[in-house]
Amino acid sequence: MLNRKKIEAVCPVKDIMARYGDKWTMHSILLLGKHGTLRFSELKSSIEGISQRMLTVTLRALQEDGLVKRTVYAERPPRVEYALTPLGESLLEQLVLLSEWAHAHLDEIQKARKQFARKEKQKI
Amino acid sequence: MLNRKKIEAVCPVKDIMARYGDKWTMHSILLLGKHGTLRFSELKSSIEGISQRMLTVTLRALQEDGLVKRTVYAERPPRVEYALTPLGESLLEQLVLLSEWAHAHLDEIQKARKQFARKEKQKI
DNA sequence: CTGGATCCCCTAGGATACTG
DNA sequence: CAGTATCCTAGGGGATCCAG
Repeated sequence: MLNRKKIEAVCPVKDIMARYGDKWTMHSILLLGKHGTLRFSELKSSIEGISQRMLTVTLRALQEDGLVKRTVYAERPPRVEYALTPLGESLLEQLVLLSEWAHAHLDEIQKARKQFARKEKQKI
Repeated sequence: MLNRKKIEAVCPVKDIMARYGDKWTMHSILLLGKHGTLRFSELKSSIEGISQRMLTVTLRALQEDGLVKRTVYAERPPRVEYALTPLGESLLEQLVLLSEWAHAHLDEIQKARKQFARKEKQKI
Protein backbone atom coordinates (compact mmCIF):
# COMPACT_ATOMS: atom_id res chain seq x y z
CA MET A 1 0.00 0.00 0.00
CA LEU A 2 1.11 3.50 -0.82
CA ASN A 3 2.12 6.12 1.69
CA ARG A 4 -1.15 7.75 2.68
CA LYS A 5 0.33 11.01 3.79
CA LYS A 6 1.64 11.77 0.34
CA ILE A 7 -1.77 11.39 -1.16
CA GLU A 8 -3.22 13.99 1.17
CA ALA A 9 -1.40 16.71 -0.68
CA VAL A 10 -2.15 15.43 -4.15
CA CYS A 11 -4.87 17.90 -5.11
CA PRO A 12 -2.77 20.04 -7.47
CA VAL A 13 -2.56 17.11 -9.86
CA LYS A 14 -6.15 17.72 -10.72
CA ASP A 15 -5.30 21.24 -11.79
CA ILE A 16 -2.27 20.07 -13.69
CA MET A 17 -4.20 17.38 -15.46
CA ALA A 18 -7.05 19.74 -16.16
CA ARG A 19 -4.63 22.27 -17.60
CA TYR A 20 -2.24 20.03 -19.52
CA GLY A 21 -4.36 16.94 -20.00
CA ASP A 22 -6.41 18.28 -22.88
CA LYS A 23 -6.47 17.10 -26.45
CA TRP A 24 -3.40 18.91 -27.80
CA THR A 25 -1.12 20.09 -25.01
CA MET A 26 0.59 16.72 -24.67
CA HIS A 27 1.41 16.52 -28.36
CA SER A 28 2.90 19.97 -28.28
CA ILE A 29 5.10 19.44 -25.25
CA LEU A 30 6.35 16.10 -26.48
CA LEU A 31 7.14 17.42 -29.93
CA LEU A 32 8.98 20.42 -28.57
CA GLY A 33 10.87 18.15 -26.23
CA LYS A 34 11.82 15.91 -29.09
CA HIS A 35 12.95 18.56 -31.55
CA GLY A 36 14.09 21.33 -29.25
CA THR A 37 12.85 24.21 -31.37
CA LEU A 38 10.00 24.35 -33.86
CA ARG A 39 8.22 26.94 -35.94
CA PHE A 40 4.48 27.39 -35.85
CA SER A 41 4.02 25.73 -39.21
CA GLU A 42 6.28 22.84 -38.27
CA LEU A 43 4.21 22.16 -35.20
CA LYS A 44 1.02 22.45 -37.18
CA SER A 45 2.08 19.85 -39.73
CA SER A 46 3.57 17.57 -37.06
CA ILE A 47 0.48 17.44 -34.90
CA GLU A 48 -1.91 15.55 -37.07
CA GLY A 49 -5.42 16.93 -37.12
CA ILE A 50 -4.84 20.10 -35.10
CA SER A 51 -6.46 23.27 -36.37
CA GLN A 52 -4.69 26.57 -36.63
CA ARG A 53 -6.81 28.01 -33.91
CA MET A 54 -6.21 25.24 -31.40
CA LEU A 55 -2.48 25.31 -31.94
CA THR A 56 -2.49 29.03 -31.24
CA VAL A 57 -4.61 28.56 -28.15
CA THR A 58 -2.52 25.68 -26.87
CA LEU A 59 0.81 27.40 -27.38
CA ARG A 60 -0.47 30.56 -25.80
CA ALA A 61 -1.51 28.71 -22.67
CA LEU A 62 1.87 27.01 -22.41
CA GLN A 63 3.63 30.28 -22.95
CA GLU A 64 1.44 31.91 -20.33
CA ASP A 65 2.48 29.31 -17.77
CA GLY A 66 6.12 29.74 -18.63
CA LEU A 67 6.52 26.25 -20.05
CA VAL A 68 7.22 27.42 -23.57
CA LYS A 69 9.28 30.30 -24.89
CA ARG A 70 8.10 32.15 -27.98
CA THR A 71 10.64 33.94 -30.13
CA VAL A 72 9.65 36.25 -32.98
CA TYR A 73 12.14 37.06 -35.72
CA ALA A 74 11.62 40.32 -37.56
CA GLU A 75 11.71 38.91 -41.06
CA ARG A 76 9.56 38.80 -44.16
CA PRO A 77 7.73 36.50 -44.08
CA PRO A 78 7.65 36.40 -40.29
CA ARG A 79 9.21 33.50 -38.42
CA VAL A 80 8.16 32.45 -34.93
CA GLU A 81 9.90 29.72 -33.00
CA TYR A 82 8.77 27.80 -29.96
CA ALA A 83 10.87 25.89 -27.46
CA LEU A 84 10.45 24.44 -24.00
CA THR A 85 11.74 26.48 -21.09
CA PRO A 86 13.61 24.71 -18.27
CA LEU A 87 10.28 24.57 -16.48
CA GLY A 88 8.71 22.94 -19.51
CA GLU A 89 11.52 20.42 -19.68
CA SER A 90 10.99 19.50 -16.07
CA LEU A 91 7.36 18.74 -16.79
CA LEU A 92 8.41 16.76 -19.81
CA GLU A 93 10.52 14.58 -17.56
CA GLN A 94 7.45 13.70 -15.53
CA LEU A 95 5.55 12.94 -18.69
CA VAL A 96 8.29 10.60 -19.79
CA LEU A 97 7.92 8.78 -16.50
CA LEU A 98 4.19 8.57 -17.03
CA SER A 99 4.87 7.28 -20.48
CA GLU A 100 7.12 4.59 -19.15
CA TRP A 101 4.34 3.52 -16.85
CA ALA A 102 2.04 3.39 -19.87
CA HIS A 103 4.47 1.28 -21.83
CA ALA A 104 5.01 -1.09 -18.95
CA HIS A 105 1.30 -1.67 -18.40
CA LEU A 106 -0.21 -1.34 -21.85
CA ASP A 107 -0.57 -5.08 -22.33
CA GLU A 108 -2.08 -5.53 -18.92
CA ILE A 109 -4.64 -2.82 -19.63
CA GLN A 110 -5.61 -4.21 -23.00
CA LYS A 111 -5.95 -7.68 -21.55
CA ALA A 112 -8.22 -6.25 -18.86
CA ARG A 113 -10.33 -4.56 -21.52
CA LYS A 114 -10.79 -7.75 -23.50
CA GLN A 115 -11.68 -9.69 -20.41
CA PHE A 116 -14.17 -7.02 -19.44
CA ALA A 117 -15.72 -7.18 -22.88
CA ARG A 118 -16.11 -10.93 -22.61
CA LYS A 119 -17.86 -10.65 -19.26
CA GLU A 120 -20.23 -8.04 -20.64
CA LYS A 121 -21.09 -10.32 -23.54
CA GLN A 122 -21.91 -13.18 -21.17
CA LYS A 123 -24.45 -11.07 -19.32
CA ILE A 124 -26.42 -10.50 -22.50
CA MET B 1 18.81 18.59 -22.16
CA LEU B 2 16.76 15.47 -21.82
CA ASN B 3 17.59 12.14 -23.32
CA ARG B 4 16.09 12.29 -26.79
CA LYS B 5 15.75 8.58 -27.28
CA LYS B 6 13.36 8.27 -24.41
CA ILE B 7 11.03 10.82 -25.91
CA GLU B 8 10.76 8.87 -29.14
CA ALA B 9 8.72 6.24 -27.40
CA VAL B 10 6.55 8.64 -25.50
CA CYS B 11 3.42 8.43 -27.60
CA PRO B 12 1.37 6.28 -25.23
CA VAL B 13 1.25 9.18 -22.79
CA LYS B 14 -1.18 10.86 -25.09
CA ASP B 15 -3.51 7.90 -24.81
CA ILE B 16 -3.04 7.74 -21.09
CA MET B 17 -3.72 11.42 -20.67
CA ALA B 18 -6.65 11.26 -23.01
CA ARG B 19 -8.06 8.36 -21.06
CA TYR B 20 -7.31 9.37 -17.49
CA GLY B 21 -6.88 13.09 -17.85
CA ASP B 22 -10.55 13.96 -17.99
CA LYS B 23 -12.60 15.89 -15.50
CA TRP B 24 -13.35 13.17 -12.97
CA THR B 25 -10.97 10.24 -13.33
CA MET B 26 -8.24 11.90 -11.28
CA HIS B 27 -10.56 12.65 -8.39
CA SER B 28 -11.74 9.06 -8.34
CA ILE B 29 -8.30 7.47 -8.40
CA LEU B 30 -6.94 9.80 -5.76
CA LEU B 31 -9.90 9.25 -3.46
CA LEU B 32 -9.74 5.50 -3.81
CA GLY B 33 -6.02 5.66 -3.20
CA LYS B 34 -6.57 7.69 -0.07
CA HIS B 35 -9.35 5.65 1.45
CA GLY B 36 -8.67 2.22 0.08
CA THR B 37 -12.28 1.14 -0.38
CA LEU B 38 -15.36 3.25 -0.99
CA ARG B 39 -19.00 2.69 -1.79
CA PHE B 40 -20.68 4.33 -4.74
CA SER B 41 -22.50 6.82 -2.53
CA GLU B 42 -19.34 7.63 -0.59
CA LEU B 43 -17.52 8.47 -3.80
CA LYS B 44 -20.44 10.51 -5.01
CA SER B 45 -20.53 12.67 -1.92
CA SER B 46 -16.75 12.97 -1.77
CA ILE B 47 -16.30 14.17 -5.33
CA GLU B 48 -17.90 17.56 -5.20
CA GLY B 49 -20.06 18.36 -8.18
CA ILE B 50 -20.02 14.99 -9.89
CA SER B 51 -23.29 13.69 -11.23
CA GLN B 52 -24.53 10.16 -10.73
CA ARG B 53 -24.15 9.47 -14.40
CA MET B 54 -20.56 10.65 -14.69
CA LEU B 55 -19.49 8.71 -11.61
CA THR B 56 -20.93 5.58 -13.18
CA VAL B 57 -19.22 6.26 -16.50
CA THR B 58 -15.89 7.08 -14.87
CA LEU B 59 -15.85 4.06 -12.61
CA ARG B 60 -16.86 1.79 -15.44
CA ALA B 61 -13.96 2.97 -17.58
CA LEU B 62 -11.51 2.43 -14.75
CA GLN B 63 -12.94 -0.97 -14.07
CA GLU B 64 -12.74 -1.81 -17.74
CA ASP B 65 -9.03 -1.01 -17.78
CA GLY B 66 -8.44 -3.09 -14.70
CA LEU B 67 -7.49 -0.12 -12.53
CA VAL B 68 -10.43 -0.47 -10.21
CA LYS B 69 -12.12 -3.51 -8.73
CA ARG B 70 -15.87 -3.51 -8.26
CA THR B 71 -17.39 -5.74 -5.61
CA VAL B 72 -21.12 -6.29 -5.27
CA TYR B 73 -22.60 -7.55 -2.01
CA ALA B 74 -25.91 -9.39 -2.22
CA GLU B 75 -27.71 -7.37 0.45
CA ARG B 76 -30.80 -5.27 0.84
CA PRO B 77 -30.28 -2.47 0.18
CA PRO B 78 -27.46 -3.38 -2.23
CA ARG B 79 -23.89 -2.42 -1.43
CA VAL B 80 -21.18 -1.95 -4.05
CA GLU B 81 -17.59 -1.23 -3.17
CA TYR B 82 -14.78 0.11 -5.29
CA ALA B 83 -11.06 -0.19 -4.71
CA LEU B 84 -7.88 0.27 -6.69
CA THR B 85 -6.27 -2.85 -8.10
CA PRO B 86 -2.48 -3.22 -7.93
CA LEU B 87 -2.42 -1.79 -11.44
CA GLY B 88 -4.45 1.18 -10.27
CA GLU B 89 -2.11 1.71 -7.34
CA SER B 90 0.86 1.75 -9.67
CA LEU B 91 -0.74 4.52 -11.70
CA LEU B 92 -1.52 6.37 -8.51
CA GLU B 93 2.18 6.34 -7.69
CA GLN B 94 2.90 8.14 -10.95
CA LEU B 95 0.19 10.64 -10.23
CA VAL B 96 1.73 11.34 -6.87
CA LEU B 97 5.00 12.07 -8.64
CA LEU B 98 3.20 14.38 -11.01
CA SER B 99 1.59 16.03 -8.05
CA GLU B 100 4.96 16.60 -6.44
CA TRP B 101 6.10 18.30 -9.62
CA ALA B 102 3.02 20.47 -9.44
CA HIS B 103 3.69 21.42 -5.85
CA ALA B 104 7.29 22.19 -6.57
CA HIS B 105 6.53 24.49 -9.49
CA LEU B 106 3.19 26.03 -8.62
CA ASP B 107 4.71 29.32 -7.55
CA GLU B 108 6.85 29.50 -10.64
CA ILE B 109 3.84 28.93 -12.87
CA GLN B 110 1.73 31.53 -11.16
CA LYS B 111 4.54 34.04 -11.33
CA ALA B 112 4.85 33.36 -15.05
CA ARG B 113 1.14 33.92 -15.49
CA LYS B 114 1.24 37.26 -13.74
CA GLN B 115 4.22 38.38 -15.75
CA PHE B 116 2.49 37.30 -18.94
CA ALA B 117 -0.59 39.28 -17.96
CA ARG B 118 1.51 42.39 -17.38
CA LYS B 119 3.12 42.09 -20.79
CA GLU B 120 -0.26 41.71 -22.46
CA LYS B 121 -1.48 44.81 -20.69
CA GLN B 122 1.47 46.82 -21.97
CA LYS B 123 0.65 45.93 -25.56
CA ILE B 124 -2.79 47.41 -25.28
C1' DC C 1 3.97 32.82 -42.44
C1' DT C 2 1.65 33.63 -38.12
C1' DG C 3 -2.12 34.33 -36.09
C1' DG C 4 -6.79 37.17 -34.78
C1' DA C 5 -12.00 37.22 -35.30
C1' DT C 6 -16.45 34.81 -36.37
C1' DC C 7 -19.60 31.48 -37.04
C1' DC C 8 -21.34 27.12 -36.00
C1' DC C 9 -21.66 22.31 -35.00
C1' DC C 10 -21.18 18.44 -32.04
C1' DT C 11 -20.69 16.04 -28.03
C1' DA C 12 -19.36 15.78 -23.06
C1' DG C 13 -21.78 15.95 -19.37
C1' DG C 14 -25.73 17.94 -16.05
C1' DA C 15 -30.74 17.38 -14.52
C1' DT C 16 -34.39 14.54 -13.97
C1' DA C 17 -37.19 10.50 -13.65
C1' DC C 18 -37.43 5.55 -13.42
C1' DT C 19 -35.96 0.37 -12.11
C1' DG C 20 -33.93 -3.75 -9.45
C1' DC D 1 -28.58 2.03 -2.59
C1' DA D 2 -26.82 1.69 -7.11
C1' DG D 3 -27.45 2.34 -11.10
C1' DT D 4 -30.07 3.05 -16.27
C1' DA D 5 -32.55 5.87 -19.77
C1' DT D 6 -33.74 10.41 -21.77
C1' DC D 7 -33.55 14.78 -22.64
C1' DC D 8 -31.09 19.16 -23.18
C1' DT D 9 -27.69 22.77 -22.77
C1' DA D 10 -22.87 24.96 -22.69
C1' DG D 11 -18.71 25.28 -24.53
C1' DG D 12 -14.71 22.89 -26.89
C1' DG D 13 -13.03 23.01 -31.04
C1' DG D 14 -13.34 22.93 -36.50
C1' DA D 15 -13.83 25.83 -40.84
C1' DT D 16 -13.29 30.01 -42.88
C1' DC D 17 -11.98 34.60 -43.77
C1' DC D 18 -9.15 38.51 -42.66
C1' DA D 19 -4.77 41.15 -41.14
C1' DG D 20 0.18 42.40 -40.14
